[in-house]
Amino acid sequence: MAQERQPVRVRREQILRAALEVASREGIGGLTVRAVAAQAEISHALVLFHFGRKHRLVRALLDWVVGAATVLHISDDIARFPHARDRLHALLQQEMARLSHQPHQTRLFLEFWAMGAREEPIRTLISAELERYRSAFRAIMEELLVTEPAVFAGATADGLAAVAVSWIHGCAVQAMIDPDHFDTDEYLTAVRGMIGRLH
Amino acid sequence: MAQERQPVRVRREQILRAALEVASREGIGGLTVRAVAAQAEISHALVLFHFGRKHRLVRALLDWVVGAATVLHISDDIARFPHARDRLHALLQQEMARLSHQPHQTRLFLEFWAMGAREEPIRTLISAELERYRSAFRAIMEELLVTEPAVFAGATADGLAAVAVSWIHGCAVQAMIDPDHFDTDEYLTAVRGMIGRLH
DNA sequence: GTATTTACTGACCGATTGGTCAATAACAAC
DNA sequence: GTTGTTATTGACCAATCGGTCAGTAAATAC
Repeated sequence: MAQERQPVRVRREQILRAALEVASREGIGGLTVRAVAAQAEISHALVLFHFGRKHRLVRALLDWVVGAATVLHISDDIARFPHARDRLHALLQQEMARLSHQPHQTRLFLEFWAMGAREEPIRTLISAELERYRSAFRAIMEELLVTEPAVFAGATADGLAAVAVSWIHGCAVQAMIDPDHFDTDEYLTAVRGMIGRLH
Repeated sequence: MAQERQPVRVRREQILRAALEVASREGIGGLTVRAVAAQAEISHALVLFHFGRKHRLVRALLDWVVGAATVLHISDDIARFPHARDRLHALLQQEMARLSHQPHQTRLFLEFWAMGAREEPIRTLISAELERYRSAFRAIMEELLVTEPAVFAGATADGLAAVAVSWIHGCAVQAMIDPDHFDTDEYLTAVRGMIGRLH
């Protein structure tokens, strides 16, 4: 082997990239220190030198994935729509398309989600990410409730934002598990029908 | 030890119960042949005697959980509602309440779901269960589309059924991950607002 | 009664795991 | 050039894993 010496930041990032690749391929259950080391073509002792314990590597990977890849980004194109309903439509379409085309990412996030049910620190992180995701929709929903109060009788912006998350997440996981039977367009149309007709 | 000799069916069921307990407590990742054996207070060789390989034990557990516990049951009380919309309301409320109060079951199913993304036979089973779940809603949605065609413009029964699954699943997993911030009632109200007001 | 099948165990195996550590080579400081 | 500091490795460890197997006692067949 005899790998070249690298500065800490470079090496850490290389290891994280390798970890992401392994986790995407084998699942978090198959994420072993040695597998990551092999993927990065370094000794497994070096992985532990940089991350101390496996637990911290997993945690660092989650931070990395959540912070860099899972972000919900509201583009200028979407933000420019004057009507909240149109923004909602566009955002839903964008997110469904994005997640449907990133099944690996979706799988990984789902696994972290399930893991979060049992491990406190991970749960906190997933929970925060979910809240961030919800808040992006909450703003739109608040506006919708003001401009068209008659449409969603009795609903709150919080409740509607949580439902929006369910729409997107539900679409992604159903498309992930049986891509043949699941029709994304049909799904999106149904959601649109619920929000109300476009004018 | 010296456990009493038991007929095959009794022993198999006892092992499955133990496996369910272990999986609920430690997750599928923590489901080891030895842990199941310890839970059932038998030797770990006996577990392998009855199930051959660990893989088959996990599969048998999934079959058992899906077949016995995860069922969506439409009670007579719900079936008696004359209007499809009322049946939908009641069914959504029932399922959300049920899953919210069975976080362990929900966790386990979520883990199997994530596992299904990588293992073909498990994916097939989860996919089938999902389809069964959807079909229960599809019937109601078809009726809804006939009786009130103006409400969900352009939507199909398939699409609407998939959305209904998202509602319930999304509620369960969001409630599971942060039970403090998540308000089930608010969520249900938002969903109801989307379906349309009760009369 | 004897023979055979069957449920069950303890001991064992090889593989893999996360983690430690002494040795070492590359680098920076002086 | 010498003296640390630091990134890197291979060898090693104890623990745990899934799985096998010979042996055993209980139930069944004859």
